[in-house]
Amino acid sequence: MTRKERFEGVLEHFQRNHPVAETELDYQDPFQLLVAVILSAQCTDKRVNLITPALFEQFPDAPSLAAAEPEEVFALIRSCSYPNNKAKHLVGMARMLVNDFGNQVPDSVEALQKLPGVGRKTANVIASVVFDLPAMAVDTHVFRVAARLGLSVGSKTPLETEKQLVAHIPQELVAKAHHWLILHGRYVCLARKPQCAQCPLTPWCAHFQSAAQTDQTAV
DNA sequence: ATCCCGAGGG
DNA sequence: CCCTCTGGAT
Repeated sequence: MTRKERFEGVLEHFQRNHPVAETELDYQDPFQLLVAVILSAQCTDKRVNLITPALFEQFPDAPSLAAAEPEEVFALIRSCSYPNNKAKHLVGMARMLVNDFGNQVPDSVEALQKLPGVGRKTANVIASVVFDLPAMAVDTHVFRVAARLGLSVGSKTPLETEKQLVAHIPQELVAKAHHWLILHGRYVCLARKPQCAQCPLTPWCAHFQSAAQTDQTAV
């Protein structure tokens, strides 16, 4: 099976069975999504959604967060990973939004990455979800799932996987494909124990097919 | 023990 | 390239 056929099979399956695919983070505007995505690093969406209501009640927008001290934010995000770093990033991000971007979330990956705490992955998420750009954010799930399925080949970095995926996915499907791969990684293609018995993508999966040749259980 | 929608710095 | 930051869940 060619890589092109893997892409077509996987994308067709998702389009038919999961026409709607969205982030599971709770937010009400671009600023809040930016905050939520920064908090989601090495932390589950569920835990982020648990703490953002209190955070957004106290700091609902960039100006209020810009006026805060990192220590105040730290107390509210304590249960997420890296609270010290994230508290500094969030306040710094809000201050740069207010001071340098006219309190508007920038609309390009390049500008977004200038914000403290915003790397390529977070910038791609905002570009895709908020501005509807064909940006593929490669997080731990996308990186792993793409490699297992055989959608990426020989990629050692998220950036390389991103390039390969964008090169093979129709522009209008890139944003959806991002969420499809995330959700598939979160609930089916688990990092430690992929649930191949429950997986609808095995007809196009490189990992499943190579495993089936050497091991009848094909886990 | 290993993983969760990473980023920044050396 | 590597390392560190760091808490919660399984």
